[in-house]
Amino acid sequence: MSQSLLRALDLLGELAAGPATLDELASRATVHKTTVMRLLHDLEEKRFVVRDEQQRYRLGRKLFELSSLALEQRDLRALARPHLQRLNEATGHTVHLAAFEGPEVTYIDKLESRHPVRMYSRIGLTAALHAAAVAKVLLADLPRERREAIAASLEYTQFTARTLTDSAALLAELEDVARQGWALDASEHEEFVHCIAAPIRDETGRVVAAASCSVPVVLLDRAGLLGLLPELISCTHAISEALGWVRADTKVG
Amino acid sequence: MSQSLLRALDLLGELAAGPATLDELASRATVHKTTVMRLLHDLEEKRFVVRDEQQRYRLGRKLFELSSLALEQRDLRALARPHLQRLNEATGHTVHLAAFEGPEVTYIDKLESRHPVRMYSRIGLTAALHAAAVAKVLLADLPRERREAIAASLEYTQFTARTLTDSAALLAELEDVARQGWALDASEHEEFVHCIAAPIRDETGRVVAAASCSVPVVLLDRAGLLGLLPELISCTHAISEALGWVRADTKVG
DNA sequence: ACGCGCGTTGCAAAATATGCAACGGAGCCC
DNA sequence: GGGCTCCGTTGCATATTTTGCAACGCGCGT
Repeated sequence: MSQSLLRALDLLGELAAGPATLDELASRATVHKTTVMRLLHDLEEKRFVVRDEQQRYRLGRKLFELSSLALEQRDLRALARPHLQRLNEATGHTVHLAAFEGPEVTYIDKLESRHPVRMYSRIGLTAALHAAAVAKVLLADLPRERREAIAASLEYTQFTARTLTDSAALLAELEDVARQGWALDASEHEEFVHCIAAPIRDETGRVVAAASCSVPVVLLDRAGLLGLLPELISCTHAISEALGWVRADTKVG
Repeated sequence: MSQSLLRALDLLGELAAGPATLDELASRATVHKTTVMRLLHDLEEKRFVVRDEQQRYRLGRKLFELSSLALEQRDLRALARPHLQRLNEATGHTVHLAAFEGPEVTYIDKLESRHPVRMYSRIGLTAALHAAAVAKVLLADLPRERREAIAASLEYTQFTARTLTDSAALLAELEDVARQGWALDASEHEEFVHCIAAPIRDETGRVVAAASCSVPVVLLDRAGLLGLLPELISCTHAISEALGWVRADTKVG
């Protein structure tokens, strides 16, 4: 375990909130100002941070470089992008792509709404496993024991009055998701936003990602949201087919 | 100086080329496999890397998160974006935004061409100071001594037969750029791409960024490239005015 | 001109990072 | 089914670095 590495990465996290001077960063750090200074110099040398003319540090260009390469390495993202763009254009609403990365469900693409709306999600953030529609879609496809283990280990943060608050409720909903082939976030994560998601499968039929449409409740009611399902399913089927998935009802033999 | 931090950041650089196993990364490292393993574990803990099901490490979601925040913190980028989008739509060609970050000129935005073209530039990469049009625009506005010092310190890598090869040639061209208010990359960086750039000024009149149109030479000859200048200048003036710049010929007094 | 604040430096001491040999598990081949 | 190989991992002793401190230098403001 490298303590100075972890400290440096935490400094990057601090700079995520905005540019800061050495003194400001040191005042929030658990180590001496001299230590902070040396870590920043190393991060600067490798272009992870840059110092501006007012001696403020900010996140540096190496992050953009690595980030865009990292996104490009996610073949699924590139393959899905044109389909998601079509969905975004057809519906006018925010479209997300998310997948498991390690133990977490991470947003790996996002197309903004034509309407002036803002919501929590951002590429690189995780989706709340007990609230986000994309996460429910991914969980629903896991083997029962794994699903149950994950459900048992979650912390059921209550984002809104509608957030699921325990394991049993989540598992019951995942049964519904598995049966109906789509999931809802009924304002469970953000009070005024609801969301519908559907699975993206690979050639084995396994769910490898989920795509969703998210809409402020003032723009579309529940019936309107469900009305997006045909276009969403069409989109996720197209992506799945591009990955080699064959629908059961079109199999020959 | 933190050696382990630098080693870890180098590992991130290695993963920029694509996912790799511990053994693969260790074989390219200068430290023991055990050390590489520990660094990767720390990077994984902070979500800078993620391990997939085949035990391959890849760049992790924290990079996307930090990158998008870093880009958002560049107010100039957000302010310029709508203007650059209009230029991109009007011309159909690749549009770049670049600015000094520390001692380097870095691309901070890019809008892709409507044509199926690909070029070197990417957000987060640096522009070659002696070849890229955006870099010439930024250099041309520096005080003479600083310009000369930078010109003297450059390594005049010869990318193409047309690349400027010494300090005197660069300084002479920067005089032209300062006088005419725009710069060309006449296939000096990439053989089959040329580019025209113009300055973006702040309220003091100082050049704080440059915007450019880049075009493959097969799509547009030199006259055609120069024909983009009115739209480009209109765009950079609009951005400059948004930053508080006032054109000399519209001053009241 | 002086005082203050911030970034930086050199050095001793505190603390960690490193490499090594061996282990465990998984996968493959016979 | 057993053995072998390969890869990721572990514990520990040693090598090496990291850290904090006091003081310094510079720039800015009064």
